[in-house]
Amino acid sequence: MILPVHALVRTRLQHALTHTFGIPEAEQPDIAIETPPRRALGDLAVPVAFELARRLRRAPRAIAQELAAALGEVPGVARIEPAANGYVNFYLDRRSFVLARLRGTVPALPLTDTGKVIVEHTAINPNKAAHIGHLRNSALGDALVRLLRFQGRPVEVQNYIDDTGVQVADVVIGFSELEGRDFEGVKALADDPAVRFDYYCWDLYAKVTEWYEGDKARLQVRAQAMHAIEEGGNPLAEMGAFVADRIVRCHLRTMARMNVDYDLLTWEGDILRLHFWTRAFEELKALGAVFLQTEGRLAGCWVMKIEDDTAATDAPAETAAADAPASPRQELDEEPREDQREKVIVRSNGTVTYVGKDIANQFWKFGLLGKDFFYRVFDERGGRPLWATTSDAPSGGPLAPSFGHASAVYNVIDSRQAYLQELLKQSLSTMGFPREAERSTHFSYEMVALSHATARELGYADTEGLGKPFVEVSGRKGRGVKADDLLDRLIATATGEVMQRQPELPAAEARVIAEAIAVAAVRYFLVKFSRGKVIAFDIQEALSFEGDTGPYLQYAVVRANNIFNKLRERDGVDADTITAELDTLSPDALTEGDDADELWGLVLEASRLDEVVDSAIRALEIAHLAKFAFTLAQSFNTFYHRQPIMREERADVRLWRAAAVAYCKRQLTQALALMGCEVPGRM
RNA sequence: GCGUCCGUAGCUCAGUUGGAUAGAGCGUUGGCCUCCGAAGCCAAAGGUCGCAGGUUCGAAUCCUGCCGGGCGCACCA
Repeated sequence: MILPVHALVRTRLQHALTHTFGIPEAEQPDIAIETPPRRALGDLAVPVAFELARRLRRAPRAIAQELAAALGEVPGVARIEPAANGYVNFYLDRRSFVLARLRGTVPALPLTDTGKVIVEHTAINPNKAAHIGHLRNSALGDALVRLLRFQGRPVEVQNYIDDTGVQVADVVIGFSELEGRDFEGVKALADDPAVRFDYYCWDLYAKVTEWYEGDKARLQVRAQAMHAIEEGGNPLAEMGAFVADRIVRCHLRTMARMNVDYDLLTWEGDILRLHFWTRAFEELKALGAVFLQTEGRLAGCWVMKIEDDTAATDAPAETAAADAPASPRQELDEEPREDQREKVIVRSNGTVTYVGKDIANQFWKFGLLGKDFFYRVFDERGGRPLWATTSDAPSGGPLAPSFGHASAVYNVIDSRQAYLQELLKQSLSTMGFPREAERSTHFSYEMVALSHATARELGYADTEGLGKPFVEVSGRKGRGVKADDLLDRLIATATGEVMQRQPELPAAEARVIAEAIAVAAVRYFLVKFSRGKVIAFDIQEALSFEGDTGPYLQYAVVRANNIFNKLRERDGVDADTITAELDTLSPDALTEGDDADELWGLVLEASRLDEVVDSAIRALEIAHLAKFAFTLAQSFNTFYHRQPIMREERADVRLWRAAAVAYCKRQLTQALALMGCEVPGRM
């Protein structure tokens, strides 16, 4: 945990800037605290002298020197040195730093915001099996949840279930029109243990798509089905509800394999039945944000005007080159834009689009709707209830906790829906809630596609996209890698690897270990790329357990744990007894020589977990955490090879090394846990 | 066309809200298992950071314009 040290150093610097340099705090630049590129340059580096150079009209070097002198003694800092180029470098007191971290006596920084955060992720249409694209959403969303909780923030995880959309309707049509099944027929199929219901629907959904293409008039059937489902109280609606329920249960099982969990399932049908939309609609109408279009192609629809606030009306004149000629663009573009865009909220047939329902839902999340759901227990895992919304008042049963009323909301959805998410924010601010609009965050990420090699392997290569850099996943066309198939393959591969290394292990145990390895492999793979990058999913690459992979990280921790197993066996000591002994030892092994520098470097690096979590949340980049964990595992492996513990005869050196490893493995285990990965006992 | 994201080593990607000598994985080549587990470690080769201007003490990073590509711009979600 390094942030408390940052906070102290920053405070002292601000103090010095105020009192020695006479700069009031409000006018001070932000003080960045960096990690120097080489250990010899110190443990923390501050480039603030560069910022001040122009303002003070002095060389950065001179400022750095005066600043370093003005700081005086700082608790926990051994020395402060102004570098020749203008950096101020801090060297920490290694011994006290290590001891405090091992003993957990570092006081946590106070939370600046304690309000509840709602994170909505997964939100898979409940009409088919989950695929690799959905997995990216869940891996990112679940990691965000874990990071926020790590910081001590209360988090509510919601999974939105779109049970009244076209996709469920399509599968219902597949069952009723293409297969001639009634409710009982579908139920019999779903209850058949030989049938994987979500896989069955995957194929059926693709067939329905083809069926529509065969005759566009069949789209009429879809419109009718959607209407029936939204209305309720008819056989199609019953079938739809059944399909959604069963598929959601499949998704929950798949996600449970991935260590992904939720607090609440929000069912779209409840938003309709409880008239959430009606309430939101009334307000939007009253404010004129939504109006009935009477002419043009959207006649008969209730529409919302789309604010084009991204238009380049405010020219960045200040930043443009001073000698650049004045742009005549302003004058030329004076014509009124006739392409003013409008988004349909209520269709001419009276049904509500996704946007409308989502607006109501977003208002509810912030506690702004003045209505609430009823709640029911949908399922149990480990004795804890998983709650779902419902439209009927419950009769008895456990009392539901308070849902909603968030102070901040993160919606984890891929970047293709950026435009819809922008509408959500827009409607919040039009309705007079700019603060909530501000705290409505679209956690956007790019889609997962298939590499050409993988598409070919799955038999999709000849379909399309040969000229493109990747092959797009399409649930509608039944093209993609199913999440459970991927996990099964990873487990099979991992089982082979485990049995090869641990031949005496019972198959059941090998299987449990293989599952942990498989989960780490997928989850790490899905978060290690920054979110703005399209992942061209390659199955061979994902199946690898070497190099920059989840299993590599697990392996590092397993090795570290092995050292402690052996120390316990041979010397009868564990991390706690070692920690207790450190007081009496000379700190030379920590301070003198290259080995000491390396050992210290490992501890310092491991301590940066809180800093990395902070950065990951601010940038919404789980990849920062992944990179940190990988680099730390690399450093550990290097240390492991260069500085043995069991074979080390000098007791003080041995114990300091063991202490460093204890801290490193604790931090690495934590980092893995934040990505939803567990570490097996051996592998 | 408008909006948005991406372009860094053969391939896949990092690059800490402008900072110290551009890094890693895979692949290639060559080493290391009587030595805490080789899912590992060490070393070598590999770069006009898409192009051109600009801002700055300093630019892969910020600005402008191009080039190439992805995605979005439905009475789907």
